[in-house]
Amino acid sequence: MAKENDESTAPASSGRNLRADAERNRERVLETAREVFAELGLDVSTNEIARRAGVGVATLFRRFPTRDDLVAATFADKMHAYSDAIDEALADPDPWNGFCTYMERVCRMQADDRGFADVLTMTFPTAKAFEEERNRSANALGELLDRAKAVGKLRQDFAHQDVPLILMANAGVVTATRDAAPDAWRRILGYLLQSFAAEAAQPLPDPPSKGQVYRALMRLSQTP
Amino acid sequence: MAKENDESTAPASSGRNLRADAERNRERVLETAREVFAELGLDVSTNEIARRAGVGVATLFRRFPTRDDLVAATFADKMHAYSDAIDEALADPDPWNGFCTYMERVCRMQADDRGFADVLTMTFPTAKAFEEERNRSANALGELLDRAKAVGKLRQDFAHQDVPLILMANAGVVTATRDAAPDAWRRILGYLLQSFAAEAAQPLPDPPSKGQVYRALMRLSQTP
DNA sequence: GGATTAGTGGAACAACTGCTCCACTTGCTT
DNA sequence: AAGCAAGTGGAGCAGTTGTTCCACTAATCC
Repeated sequence: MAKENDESTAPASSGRNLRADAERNRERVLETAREVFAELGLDVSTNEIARRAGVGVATLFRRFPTRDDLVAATFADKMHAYSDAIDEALADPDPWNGFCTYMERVCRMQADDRGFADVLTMTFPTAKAFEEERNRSANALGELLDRAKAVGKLRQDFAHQDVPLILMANAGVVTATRDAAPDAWRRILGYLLQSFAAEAAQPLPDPPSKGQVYRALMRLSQTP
Repeated sequence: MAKENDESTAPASSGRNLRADAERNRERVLETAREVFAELGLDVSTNEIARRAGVGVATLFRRFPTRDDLVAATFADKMHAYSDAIDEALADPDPWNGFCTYMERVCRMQADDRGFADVLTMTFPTAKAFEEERNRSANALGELLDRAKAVGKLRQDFAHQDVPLILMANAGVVTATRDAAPDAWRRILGYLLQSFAAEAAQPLPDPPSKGQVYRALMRLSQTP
């Protein structure tokens, strides 16, 4: 059997074979970060994470030269799960059902992980690290929406760009209510989904352009 | 004519007659805070505000002993405008139209003032200062909703508690898109309003309880 | 016009952040 | 068993933040 640190098949991450204890520490930091970010959100200090992981700050920073690197590494898995969700939705024979399930699933991911909600729609330019991932699922999403429209369930004027908007709305609800009313997001999502049904369709304001949404996601043009 | 600093009719604020220059400075700080918070959001430093107002930090802190006091004083006016909005909505002969106009107006207030969006639904316990105000408008809102339901326009299962939820959703959209797509919130609000129409009504998840929403607004039970 | 006192600016503080330095320890190779 | 690079922890840096201290200034009252 192959050595675990086989260079070409290294488990994502930093790549080059680390010393055993170093790899252990790296993993410890990542796991701690996952827990802490999920519970307390992205604004936990780096020192705090190192402390909780039982390693020195230097160790953390050697492995993740920048705070953003740590964040990116921490959420890489969830980011993949996020992308996979759209593939599964696409596999549903009923595209409308696939769409609804997808939205609910993604919103739940935001609700369940405070840090992930931030990474996905809000805050920092950490976002850049996941750009490619995002593009891939954007295409799949387009496909799903087209199909749902084709079967006459999703309203025709639903725009691709509406999806990130929903996620942003959900993020707002979720960050405000997580502690006191952890299921509140379901209610708002419920309303929204009903308004996406073709039969409910009434005229709407125009959606933002794709470029606008992209810039919003990347938090560009923020006052410097 | 009465002196401007007549004790009993002092213009809200600190009350006791300040020295003329002190009052001038106080006003200068408030005006600066209004501008800066509106443009840059609530996380501008106190020092920065003092600098921009052309006063020393001590002057600012003498007048507003705590950062939260400054925030509360800064948004007192807008908070009143927010309450007035519901009264106007109530005056509309068509309660459904009043409701829609109200929601749009309040959401726009959030969109137009970065700081106000935070004060209203998100962040800090500054909220406490406006508790009473909030209760007053909550009652008026209840009245409006009842009327809109009575004329058969608003769906029966619409809950009082849904309104803050909408504001939170709007806050999420608005904080993410303000710079890149400043009108995006209209789109989401458009969807939501359509789903509130009685004819669109489909079963929904339960709303959070009033207590839950209250706690969410006050940001209680946050992990200490 | 002069005393009194409210009011002032800005240096400094303590607590925090992301991050770096460096004297030491420890896993791996031979 | 020994040597050495890879790896370590934690003090400390430079940058924030909200807030306080205090020697000075000037509006108000007589």
